[in-house]
Parts: sequence; C-alpha cells; structure tokens
Amino acid sequence: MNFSEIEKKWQSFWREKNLFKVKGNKKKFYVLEMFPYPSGDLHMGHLKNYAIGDVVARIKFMENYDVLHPMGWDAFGLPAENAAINYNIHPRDWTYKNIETFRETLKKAGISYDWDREISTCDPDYYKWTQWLFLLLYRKNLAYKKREFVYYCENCKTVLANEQVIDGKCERCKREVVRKEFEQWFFKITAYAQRLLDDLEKLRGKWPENVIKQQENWIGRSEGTIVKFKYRDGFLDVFTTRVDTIFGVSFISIAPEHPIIKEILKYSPNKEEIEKYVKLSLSKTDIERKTQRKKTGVFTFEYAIHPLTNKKIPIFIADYVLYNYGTGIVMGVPAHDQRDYEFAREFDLEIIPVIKPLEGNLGEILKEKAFEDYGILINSGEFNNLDSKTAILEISKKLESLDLGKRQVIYKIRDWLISRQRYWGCPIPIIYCENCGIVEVPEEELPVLLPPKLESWKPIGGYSPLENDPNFVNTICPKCKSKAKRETDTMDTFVDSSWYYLRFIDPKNNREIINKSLEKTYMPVDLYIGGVEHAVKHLIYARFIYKVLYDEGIVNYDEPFNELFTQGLVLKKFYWDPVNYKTVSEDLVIEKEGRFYHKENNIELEEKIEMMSKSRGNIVPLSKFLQENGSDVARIAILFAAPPEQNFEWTDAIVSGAKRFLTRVLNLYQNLDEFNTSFEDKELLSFLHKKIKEIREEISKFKFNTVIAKLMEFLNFLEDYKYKNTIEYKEVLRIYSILLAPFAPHVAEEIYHKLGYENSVFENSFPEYDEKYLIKEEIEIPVQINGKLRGTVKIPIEANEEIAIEILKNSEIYEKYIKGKEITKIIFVPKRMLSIVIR
RNA sequence: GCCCGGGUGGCGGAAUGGGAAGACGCACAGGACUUAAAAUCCUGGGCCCCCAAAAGGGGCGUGAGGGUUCGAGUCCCUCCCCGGGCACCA
Repeated sequence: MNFSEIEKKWQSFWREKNLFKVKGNKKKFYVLEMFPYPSGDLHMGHLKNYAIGDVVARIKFMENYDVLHPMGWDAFGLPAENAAINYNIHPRDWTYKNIETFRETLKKAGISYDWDREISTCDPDYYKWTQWLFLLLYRKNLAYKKREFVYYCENCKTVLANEQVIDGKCERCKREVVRKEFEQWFFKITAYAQRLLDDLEKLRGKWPENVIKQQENWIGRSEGTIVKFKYRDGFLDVFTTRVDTIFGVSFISIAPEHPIIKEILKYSPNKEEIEKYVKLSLSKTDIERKTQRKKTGVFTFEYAIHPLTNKKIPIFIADYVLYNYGTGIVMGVPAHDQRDYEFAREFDLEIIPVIKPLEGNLGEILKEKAFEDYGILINSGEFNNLDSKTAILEISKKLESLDLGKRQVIYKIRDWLISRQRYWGCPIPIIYCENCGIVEVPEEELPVLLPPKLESWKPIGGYSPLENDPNFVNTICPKCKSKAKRETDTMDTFVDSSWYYLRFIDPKNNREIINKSLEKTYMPVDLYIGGVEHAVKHLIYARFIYKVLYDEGIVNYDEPFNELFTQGLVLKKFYWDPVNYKTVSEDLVIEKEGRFYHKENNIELEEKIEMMSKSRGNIVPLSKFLQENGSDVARIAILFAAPPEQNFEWTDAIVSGAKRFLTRVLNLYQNLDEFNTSFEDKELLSFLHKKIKEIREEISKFKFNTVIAKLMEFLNFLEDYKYKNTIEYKEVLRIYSILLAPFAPHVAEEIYHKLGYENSVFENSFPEYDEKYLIKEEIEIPVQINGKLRGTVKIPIEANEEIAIEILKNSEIYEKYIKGKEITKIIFVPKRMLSIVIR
C-alpha cells in the first residue's frame, strides 16, 4: 500500500467520525492560516502555511480544546479579470473552478479543516457584509470620497493604496507607478493611527518583533510643529520637527501637487514656468523624482512672511517636497537640512547658520554639507544660547502665543484608498442622486450584486468596466426616487480580507455580520499563521477594521490576532533567460564550467533560487506531489527542512529523507511480535519520557524541525530495541504513534490501528512525561585538563567535588595526564563537568 | 544612510542562564542482499598531521582579528560579508 492509499483511507475515517468539526462545548482554540487567493495550482509554499497550522490544530485537538480551524478563499481580484480578458471566461467561472481545485487538493492533503465553515469573499452572502461594513464606516465618517493625487498603475489601469506600492512600483505588475488626480473612496485609517501604534504594545512578545517594527515605521509617528508663514491674505502651513532652526529659513518649498499652487498662480508673474514645472513633475514616477541628480524647482516670485523675523521669504515649488507627508510645504533651512542645502546651492539661496555644534567648526562643515545634529542656537534673537531641545519647546511656545504655530503630531500612514476601477470586486454600495447627492444603499437592499455579464471586462481610462452596463449604473434614488447612478468602483480586495476571520465563526448568519456572543467565545484568533509580506497591508487593515467594529460594539475585543507566526518561504531553483525574460525548463539547460546555457540557443542563463510562484515557473504543484508521494511525506519534508519561520529551498533531497523516515515507521509496525510478557525496562522508560519532554518543549517553541529530528532519534532507538514482545514496548509504540500524529497524521493513524486500536489516534490526549523516569543515579560528565577535553568519568548524580575527584583519581585520565603534576585549580560543576588546571 | 535578522562540515540544519561543537537528515564512500540495478540493511566520516598501514597519538576548527574565563559557536570590543525592512518622511 502506498502513502496516498493510506491517506485516502484515514481521511474518510476522520470524515465519517466528524472528528474536526467545531464542538462548542469546551475551551476554544482558534487557529487560522491566511486564506489563499485561488489562482493556479496550490504548491509547496501554500502547504507550508497550512501544515504549520494543522500541526497546531491537531495538537490542540488532542489537548482537548474546541478547535476552530477553518479555510476559505480570498476570491475577488485582478487575475480573474485578466483570465476573463485573455481567455473569455467569466471571472466568476474562472474563480469557482479554481476554488474547486484548491478545495479538492487541500482535502487530499488531509488538513483538519472544518469544511462546513468554508467562505468565499466573492460570494454575495459574504460581500453583502463587506458592503454593510463599508456603510458602517461611511456613517461613522470613516469612509469618504475625495479628489486626490493617488498612485496609479498605467498597466493595471487602476489606482493603488500606498501599501500596494513597493519601491515606487505596482506590487502586482512591478511597473513604476505615477501620481494622478482622481476622485476616490478612502477609509480614514489615520484616525486610528495612534491606537494602532499604542496597541502594538499588547502584541509585543506575541507577534514577531520585525512585524511590530514594520507597523511602527509604517504608522511613522513624528512630533513637530506646524508653523504659519503669512502669505497674502492667508497662511502657508509648514511642518517641521526642527523648529529650533526657524531663524535659518531662507525659502519655502511647496510640493507640485499642492492645491495652494492654484492660488499662487493668480499672482505669480512666472505662471507659465510654474505650470510647465508642475506638469513635468507630475508626469514623473516617484522613482524618477527621487533619483534626480540635482534638486529641481521653480521660483514663484511670491514671498511669505517669516513669523518671528518678519523677513520676506521667497516661495518655490519643488518636487523633492512630498505632498503626502506633513503639510506638503516645507520651510527651507539650508544650513541644517541636507535637502534644503542642496536646493539652496542649486538656486543660490542664502545659507544662514543658526545651530552651532558642540564641537567642530560650523563654517567648515557648511562648506560641504548641512549640519543636521542638535546643538546650540545662534543668530536666533532671543533664543540664542539655548540648546536645540529646549529651543524647540520655547520657540513653539512663542509661536503658539502669536497664534502662528502649534505643536503637532503627524503620521506617515495615509488614509486607505479603497476604490478600484475593476469589475471583479465588491461593489461600493453608494448611489449618486442629482438631488440628494451621495446616498447610501439601504441595508435591506444589500447586497448590491455585480452584474452577471459585461460586454467587456476591460477597464476604461480610469473607470471601472461596470460603467459599461447601463442596467447596473442607472438606478433610482432610495430617498427621493428620482434618477440616480450607482458608484461603479469596486473595493480593494484587502477590504474583503480585513474581516474574514470573523465570518468563520458564524459563516451562515444572514441577519448580522456576526453573532456577538459567538464572537466573544471564539475571538480573538489564538494563532494566526501567514507570510511576513502582509505586515503592513492585511495585518494593519485587519487591526483597523476590527477596532472600528469594537468601537461600534459589534465585537468584544480590540485586537483580532493574539499570537502571530510568520512562516518562511519555500524557495525553488530555476533557470532564467535574461534575454527573453522567461524561465527555461531544466531539461533544456546545459552546464559548462559552473555556468548554465540554453541547449538550443546557447544563451547564458541565470541560476536563481527564489520563492515558488507561477510567474517564475518554479512551483512544485501540490496535487501531483500528493498523488505520487502523499501528504505526510510533503509535510515531513517541509517541516524537517528548516525551522518554520525560516526560508528553505525545496529539493528532491528533502523528499527522499522524509519518504525513508515514514517507510521505516510503517515497517516498524509491520510484523509486530506478540506482546506476551511484561518487563519494566528502566532504559526504555527513561528514554521515552525524555523524548516526550523534549518534544513538548520544542513544540511550544514552534521548532518543528527538531521535533521531527527527535521522532527520528526515537525511531532509531525503537528499531534497535531488544525486547520487542513486552506489553511495555507496545505501550511505547502506542505513545510513539500519538507523538507522530500531528506531523504525519495519516501514517500515525495507520500504525496506531496496526496495534489493534479502533478509535482514532487523535482521540488520545497528547502524551505527558513523568519526572520520576528522568531521574538518573549515575551520570557521565566530561573532564577537561587545562581547558582541553581529555575524557569522561561516571559519577553518582548527586556527587560533590570531593567524590568526583576521588573517582577521577582512579581513572585512566588521571594516570595519563595528571599524575606527577601539580593541580592548581579544580572547577566542578555538579551534573555537568569537571575541569582541572595543572602545572 | 537608518533599523532589524544572520554567517557552524560537501549540503539543510542541531547545540546560546558559557560546560563533550556538528544532534537529526541529505549527499558521499565501503560492505551485505541481487545475475544486475533500484529499493533495503550494516559500517564510516569536521579538517589536517605523525605512522608503510592499522592500532594509537598530536594539532587546528563555528565569517576575520582581539579580549574576558579553568573553559567561548554562546559574553565584550573592532571589522568584513549575506538576507530583510524603511528611506528626499522635513
């Protein structure tokens, strides 16, 4: 019988027993793996995520918890539409077909999901509540529509959230994005910035430190001062963290996107130049703007008034100023900010030194660069001789008293742009009425269904393809019953996934998003497992949405995920053709002197080891692997290769080891002796309890790779064990099958039944160890002479130094190394070692 | 540039309240079984040196250099390299 036959047998056994259904009658444990986007094939990278979750779920099950371990599908998204555009399949059909495949594969993998709770975000029963959530935010003024410069991907023809722009590139198609002005829907995550930051403290120690760090950086709190520079009838507000340098201001710079520019254009004699510059800047990608050799800008010939000196300050427009951060206007202090320094050099502006370093010559420094450290104020009127820190407070106070400034905390995080100009997403439940303006779709009319069919799936120049469907677009205002139009943008799929963990608790509730008392029972997620790449996307959105629901009294806690485990990637080697931009299959590669070439066209190929992905063509499809080798082999291979949080490369080598291990396990239980005698073997029992102890410790630290190593040691021991016909040995075999069960559940169930049991191995509780078997009477400890290991001695466990030395004196080591020499020092560490210093 | 991780055999990786470095596995070599191969089983192994060889013995070894200590992969200092995150954030 091969592994997949064994697996089929026990999977139906578990199914018939309804083993992994939520029971609801005892202490709960909610273990959740980040749900997948159902596209292409499931591969080893997916399985790693689910295998880790399954190990924990099965252990908790054996520890008699009411385990909630569900699975679902993050099913809206771009690839479905691309498939529709390219192959003329309906996105829905494409998606549900993939879901079908994913579900079947996961069932074959034998992951202990409660399939009755399966959800799919593209299902109207689900997205009804995504829309309901939108309306909740809208009513709380946390969803708003605004015309704004936003990131736009020319290739994907849609806007993107800041979180989806990686290094200035679209996270999906890797092309550089530009800024464009659109009217878009936003979620006001900035209103929760401080709480999202503060509550990270509650997660410390339970979430990986680097995820917490990433969120801190992303929220990017910084304390500073807003300063008002009078400009004509109004003010230009700047944000600075270094108000102590305010006497060094020699210009003001405004980001090209800033709306105030329209005002300035009314007066500026340099209108044409400004318009040219703004247009040029906006056409540049962020990367182009950032990597310009020189600072660029344009003078407006307009001036603002310095709030403390009343000096006239020239106003520039410059694209090194980020519209996104602070007020989008900066005060230029060339002497104490490197960027302002470069700008001033470029435009020949005054460099006014106002901060003196504690050591060193300021004049010398300023010949080359700005002096950015704290120091002592000079050229600053009444604030001279103050240190920077004090000056920041004093100058802020002064500005506040003049009503020309105030202390302010600002954040780097921007509001979450959730509109997408796409068909295959959750429709935004909003109606535009000629009379009433923006109107919510009434709750009883939810869900706003996607039209079943469109002429074309292609987005049209910044609009969703839904715009093409008059039946969808044209509607009646729910308030005044006059003609109205529907919002045609759909929501970012991260909105769908920001609350899915709740729905698993109450997946079929059609009256409310979740039953509050069920939520109280099962939330928070006790263990959440997924990739670190979601640190500042999904994981920050989900925390935000959950807090909104908490404030609304819909949920009972304020953080959704108690413990977070971020697993490492599964990598795979592949050969990349850098000329034709594609992966070359292994049988077309030839190696010459450590370099790789294409067999046919002789192009030199790059050998790469990267994350498994369809686009790289380096995936190991799970379904095929399961058929050939079975799920347990895959699980052992994945978990044994490296610690779960670490990346590892998938190779055939790790498969052969796993296969051999499991085959040996099966063989050990194949031709069992009659268990007809009884023999309490101390060696056997102490080994057993030692292993249970070690395995329990390693499990609690998620070190599944060493747990499997221990199981292998245990197997080696059992294979060599002499008394295989005793009742005690049978008991050890039983315990071994239980220890193995979370990691290789099918093989464990098989061997457990070989012993004659008829219930499931998972109906046993996870083994405990007993200290009394761990106590030894005698112990072997190392002996070091002058720091070098020279042998070992056996001593009674409780031996003191005198006894140890006495034993040493009767040993070969003494004869050989110590006799006739003078002992100058003895270090005896009880139970551990003996170290002798001689002369 | 700033902030995190991390450098251990041919390879994946064990071992950090300082106490036998290399668990476990892969690959490899020798042997058994086989007509043969695969599979399986047994044995071996960090590197180097002495010795004809074996037995035996010695030295060196956790990125590099220095320090603390009877004893350092583990602690301290300096440096190098790799991976990840952030970055014109005012």
